[in-house]
Amino acid sequence: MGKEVRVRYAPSPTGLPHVGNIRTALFNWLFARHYGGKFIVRIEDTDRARYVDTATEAMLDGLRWLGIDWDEGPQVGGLYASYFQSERLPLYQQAASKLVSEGKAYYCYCTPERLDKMRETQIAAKTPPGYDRTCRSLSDAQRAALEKQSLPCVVRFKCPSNGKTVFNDAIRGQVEFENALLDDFIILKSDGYPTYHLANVVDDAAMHISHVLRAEEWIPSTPKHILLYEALDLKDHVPIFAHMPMILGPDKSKLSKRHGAIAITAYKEEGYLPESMFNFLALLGWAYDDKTEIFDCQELIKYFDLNKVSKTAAIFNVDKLNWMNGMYIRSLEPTDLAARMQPLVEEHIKKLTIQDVQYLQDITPLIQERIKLLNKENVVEPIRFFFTDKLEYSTDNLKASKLEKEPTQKVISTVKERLQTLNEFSDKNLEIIIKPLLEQSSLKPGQFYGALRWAVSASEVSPPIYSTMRVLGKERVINRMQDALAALKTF
RNA sequence: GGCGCGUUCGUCUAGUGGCCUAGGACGCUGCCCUCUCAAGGCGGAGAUCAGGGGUUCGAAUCCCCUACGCGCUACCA
Repeated sequence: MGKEVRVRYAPSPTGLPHVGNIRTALFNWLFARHYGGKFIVRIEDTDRARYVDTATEAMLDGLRWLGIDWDEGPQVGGLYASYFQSERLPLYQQAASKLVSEGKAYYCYCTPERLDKMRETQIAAKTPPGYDRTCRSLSDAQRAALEKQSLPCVVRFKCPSNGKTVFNDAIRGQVEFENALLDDFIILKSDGYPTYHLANVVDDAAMHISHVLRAEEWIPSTPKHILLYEALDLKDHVPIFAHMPMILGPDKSKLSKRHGAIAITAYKEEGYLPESMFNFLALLGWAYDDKTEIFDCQELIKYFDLNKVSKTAAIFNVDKLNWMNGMYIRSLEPTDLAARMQPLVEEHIKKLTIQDVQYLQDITPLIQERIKLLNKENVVEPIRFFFTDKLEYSTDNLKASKLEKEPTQKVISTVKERLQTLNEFSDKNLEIIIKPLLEQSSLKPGQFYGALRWAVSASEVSPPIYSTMRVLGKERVINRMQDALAALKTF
């Protein structure tokens, strides 16, 4: 690689950042970090009609959440500021004027209404839709007359009517387009803002972008961009293009809002770990070998390679993401996990004291391997009983033991009696005390432990019973057994 | 319609001419472990490598055609 690697992520702030966009950002970032280059964020806010005020911040939040940092861009600035296209308008306008004065572009006065109508007729006649180039061949007199009326106008690029534009895609190899098939596309809109094509080329050149890694949907506009570089005498700045596969919805169409939860922020809220999201996204369209699935960030940087990016669009497989998230949760240090759970617990149960925090740390290993997502359902509900003083005992949550009232009573009271004499509640001690009682009881283990589980948690499921009792502690366990016995009498 | 890109288990993928009677992962499923729920361990089903022609001693891998999917075809990006 000759020159410095400089890549950019150039989102348009028109909505929430979805996983496809973020995956593009991720590949760019990985590529930059792999080669020790620069990762730049540039906000392409040239569409004032679709502009969404909060989108930029949401985008940056998404990147930060995943640990993707940028060397130049919003908030950090850089040598080529501004990194908001709306603040670089003069640059694009100059470029457009230059092209017009050199006869490589022209003003077009056609109204949107006429253009729409034209397109309709073209489609009806089954001819390729495209601008009919009316204004390209205006005489000087006609042009002067139009100008005098101060009509709104756009600038269109004069596409060559012959020859081919060829480029070598780093992922797909050589791609060719017939120039004659290209439209005289708009480069400057009537509101003075550039279109993507112009702004992109002007900025990529100005910012010395070396590689353009973007989604596959941009392949058809790449020849336009190359033609623009040439027309602007920026041939030396033409970057290496690499078009990455798209991420599809389950119906195999381009990912969009109608596919539901696709915004990166939604995954954050649903309780996915940024580490697993990062890992998962990296594997969507890229693979290192034939077996490795779990990679940390450093490994990803080390191994990332454009040659291994696939050409095929990928469907976002939530099942696999869920599995991976579980893998990451299980691999967390319990104290780390507890810290990540704490906000959820405080939101749904109560504000935690210092002692509670310690208690939570003790509880965490018991449910760690059962958590799929960091959300209320997965972390709060399963441990709620640890924090509840008065449990709600009912015949409903007693069903699992499949025991009648009498034997349940007997199990709880005998165990309670023995437990009162035990001072140190360790898993081992509890087993030594309780197991013989099971053997004497002639009950099935499921029934026996089910009764105890109910007494201690008022629930049909809980972590293993000895550990649960150990963490609850003697006082709580005895009290709960008393409460359970009292409740039983009323059934 | 035109142009472009793509096509290996349901899904994500490995595979760059012989190691492929196609490997891994998710999901599904059987068994084991087990006090519930998980987690874990060991198995299984699941891809005639889109189809058809070539090239070659030999093709998932190279070439051609066809089909299908997707994308682009906006004063959106």
